[in-house]
Amino acid sequence: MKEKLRNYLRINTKLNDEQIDSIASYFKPKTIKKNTFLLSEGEICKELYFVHSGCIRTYYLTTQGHEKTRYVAFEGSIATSIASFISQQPSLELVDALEDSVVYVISHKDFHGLIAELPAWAEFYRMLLEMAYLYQNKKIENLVTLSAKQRFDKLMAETPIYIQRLSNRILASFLDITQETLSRLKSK
Amino acid sequence: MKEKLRNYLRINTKLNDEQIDSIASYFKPKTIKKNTFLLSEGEICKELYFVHSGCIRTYYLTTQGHEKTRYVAFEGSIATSIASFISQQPSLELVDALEDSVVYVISHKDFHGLIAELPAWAEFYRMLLEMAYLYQNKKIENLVTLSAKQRFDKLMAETPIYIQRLSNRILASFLDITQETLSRLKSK
DNA sequence: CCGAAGCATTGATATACATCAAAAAAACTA
DNA sequence: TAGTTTTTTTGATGTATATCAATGCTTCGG
Repeated sequence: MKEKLRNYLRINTKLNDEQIDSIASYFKPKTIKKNTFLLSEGEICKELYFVHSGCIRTYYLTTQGHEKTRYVAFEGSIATSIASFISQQPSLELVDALEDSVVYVISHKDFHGLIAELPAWAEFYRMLLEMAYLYQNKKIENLVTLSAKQRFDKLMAETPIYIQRLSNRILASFLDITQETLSRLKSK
Repeated sequence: MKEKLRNYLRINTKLNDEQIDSIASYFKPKTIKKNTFLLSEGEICKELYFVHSGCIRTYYLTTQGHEKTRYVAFEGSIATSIASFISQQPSLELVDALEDSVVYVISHKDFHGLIAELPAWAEFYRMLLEMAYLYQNKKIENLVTLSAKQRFDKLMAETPIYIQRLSNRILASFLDITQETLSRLKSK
């Protein structure tokens, strides 16, 4: 059952098999139904998730109540409100499930305990931060240098899974446009 | 002369005085004139800077040739194209001096050598990545949830130094609006 | 399998902000 | 210090995208 998680760790860390088994034991399975929350606005993020199946997203709410999706994690990747997980301050990001999902949860406490204990885990965290930074950087780059149409086309070319698997409503909020605009964009 | 750098390390790391001296010796002084480049588009970023005096910025160029400022580092802070420094891929970001400046330079090679050698330096790098992530995250948050006026007002309230010290042209590109819009915003 | 709720599409209109243009002010520089 | 370049301001106009509204289409719980 935890084979997918173990495999992820095997590929993305320098941990040996014994260490991987030990770390995997800190991750506890959790089932979440579609449209339910892993983190609400204002909560402090105390957990990090490995998505075993389904789909978890992280998003903001504008003052007008519009959703702005920052990140979507499909099976085999990591999800959380990284900002709040880092700062341990109340989160402006919400985390919810877009499909019925199974995740493996590690607590903030265990996560940081492992950093102090295992250099290879500290190195993994560093790599995670680097990847997260690169992702955010690209997101800003796209927002400030491309038009709505260009952002859509680029997503289509580079990671079509988002377009295939997300509803128009979510996809639009991910591209920072409205449903209506996306609908018009698609029919061109 | 390197006292400002040493002090920065004293405050932001867990290094002892001896380690700080040793690390400071890897940083070499460099003088850059206003409007000259530390990194051009397409170059791989091989250096990280501590700004001793003056002002260094990081920005993108859109396909139409417009500048979009991502970050401005005043004296006492760190500057570089973090993305390219991490990935060692050609940079889409340019780095230049907005004022005559003095920086202390550490090479990518030395920087990573120190990570392997000194756990406290690895920890500092982790902290740097965390801060950089939080900064980028807030930038996205502001871009997608606030209007031009709201972004300006927020900057004014939180970090007025940008408004005091940057020209309207740079400030506008930092807020992701045009000079003209900024000028109108200010007179309200 | 039905009905309600959410989702997608299309059209008409509104708006925040960009673009273009020109003059005034400020900042370099020879 | 004059002269050139760069920056700022102001006005007129343009445009990408949002908003509002109506209709048809899915989906899913009962």
